[in-house]
Amino acid sequence: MNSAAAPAPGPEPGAAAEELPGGRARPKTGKSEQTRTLILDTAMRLFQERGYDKTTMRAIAKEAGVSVGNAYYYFESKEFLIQGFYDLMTHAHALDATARMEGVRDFAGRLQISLESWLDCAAEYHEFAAQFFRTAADPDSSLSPFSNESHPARTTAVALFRDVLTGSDLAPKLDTELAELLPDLLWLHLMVVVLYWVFDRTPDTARTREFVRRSTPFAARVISLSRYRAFRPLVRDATGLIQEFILPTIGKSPLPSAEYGAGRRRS
Amino acid sequence: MNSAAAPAPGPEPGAAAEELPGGRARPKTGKSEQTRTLILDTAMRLFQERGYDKTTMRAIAKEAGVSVGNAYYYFESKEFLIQGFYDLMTHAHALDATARMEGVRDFAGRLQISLESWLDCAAEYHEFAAQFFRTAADPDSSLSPFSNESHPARTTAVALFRDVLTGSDLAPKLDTELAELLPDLLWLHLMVVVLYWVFDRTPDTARTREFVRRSTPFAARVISLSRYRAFRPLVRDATGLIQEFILPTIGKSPLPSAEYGAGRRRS
DNA sequence: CAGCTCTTTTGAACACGTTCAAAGAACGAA
DNA sequence: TTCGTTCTTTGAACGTGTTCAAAAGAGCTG
Repeated sequence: MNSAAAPAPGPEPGAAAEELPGGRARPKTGKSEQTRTLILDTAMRLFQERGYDKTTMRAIAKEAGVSVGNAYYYFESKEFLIQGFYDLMTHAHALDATARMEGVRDFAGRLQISLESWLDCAAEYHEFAAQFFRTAADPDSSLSPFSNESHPARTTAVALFRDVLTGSDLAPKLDTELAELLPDLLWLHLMVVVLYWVFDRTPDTARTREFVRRSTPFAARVISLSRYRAFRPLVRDATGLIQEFILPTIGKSPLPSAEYGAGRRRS
Repeated sequence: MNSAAAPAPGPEPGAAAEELPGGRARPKTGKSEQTRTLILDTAMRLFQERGYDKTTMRAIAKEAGVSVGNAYYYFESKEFLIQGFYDLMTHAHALDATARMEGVRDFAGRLQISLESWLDCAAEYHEFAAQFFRTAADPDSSLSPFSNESHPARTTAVALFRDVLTGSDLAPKLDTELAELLPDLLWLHLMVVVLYWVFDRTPDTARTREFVRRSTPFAARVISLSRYRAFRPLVRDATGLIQEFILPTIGKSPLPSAEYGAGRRRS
């Protein structure tokens, strides 16, 4: 949280290491990256097996066959071990959803598939994710889904929802302004579903699945109706609100403000 | 989080002590309640002065002139010290907002006043609340705003928003179903504002205030328009979604489900 | 090989939230 | 008073996430 600008021992060793979009990162030493991966994989496995809180850093280190200090050499804190998981799942989700949407052109259908895909990808981590969520809710944490720093994961997710839209029969009917907004809004829809999911204690998160089945046609309807005359002024107001207050907050267009500048806080 | 069913030393000493709706709790010993209050007040003061994380239980105990163990005798954990704060602020907000709405009959105006009142009441706790928020996001925590256990605070808040509505010129124009839903929805509106506020780093949370100024007329407009023919089917769908999926989640009408029963998890 | 620099690894030590057996206080009954 | 019971208080001790000075490698130049 604090001490973000701590004097890193090595020159930013692993955590921020480029995982080039191409796929393979340059191996540099190879050994280093190997240790980092070993620690991360071990941590993920233990998180899944025992839950986040019950997995101690000592246990991770022991299981991975390294020292505690070494884990901290590669990961700034226990929280940072989650970031890897987050990125991983976002990628898996994007791939899975894209594959499952293949051939479906109905917008509501595509949206529903992509959300259900997320639920399936995340299913095995439900217990663990609930605890992770608490961490993500910290505004000071770089894990926050709204944090502007890092998180290419959000970009990946938004790109998926752009595909949900552009691959649908609804896309050509919308005006460009709304079409520009929608991917981010659909991502917000996912965030709401995630919130619902985190609190959902029904077996197999059945209730969240029901919620998805019901809310996607509704969303599709709202978007579809927004084209009609009667709704224009309302839509105009809504888009204004979103563009000015929501998107800047989630790291879109850093907002032309001069007045709300730089509010650097904390020492 | 775990060990919720720990063998309490005393018979549920302070944390869950009846604060009878009447007002004054029965003093029993008097001394006990006094110690409890002392610890709570000290904690609140230190939280406000140094922030939640930087205030240690040892510091609270020392400052209050008791032992660490004693603090744990009255409060199950550090988190539980916050509950008192939460309840307190909710009450203060309800009183302040009600007073400030006096004489105003315009719905958007009343809504705006009540939200701005919250921002004012919470202002001095902004830093502290951000950290508190992380805790509240834990579904397993009783501090979660959605938790069904305890939290008369939510009831108080919803009652305030019911007053926002019924005291306005809009109230008589709405059908009863919608009027029944609205207090909870307006409370959700507050939750969104709180979310925005927690992440807001502008000086004096100016951006959140702007957000409130813009979003309240919009909300009023949406509600107002919902009466017209063209919007009926949409409104019907929306209310259905809300009644079935949102309200039950926030502790309203425990949901007639048999199928999603009881999902007791964790040991 | 020696010497140097940079990266990687170690594990003891620190501060924290929390627990618990034991001690003390309060108070009524005998 | 003296005992017995219950409520209250204590502080050492445990397990945790995290830090840090120091050691060990790794790769280089001479």
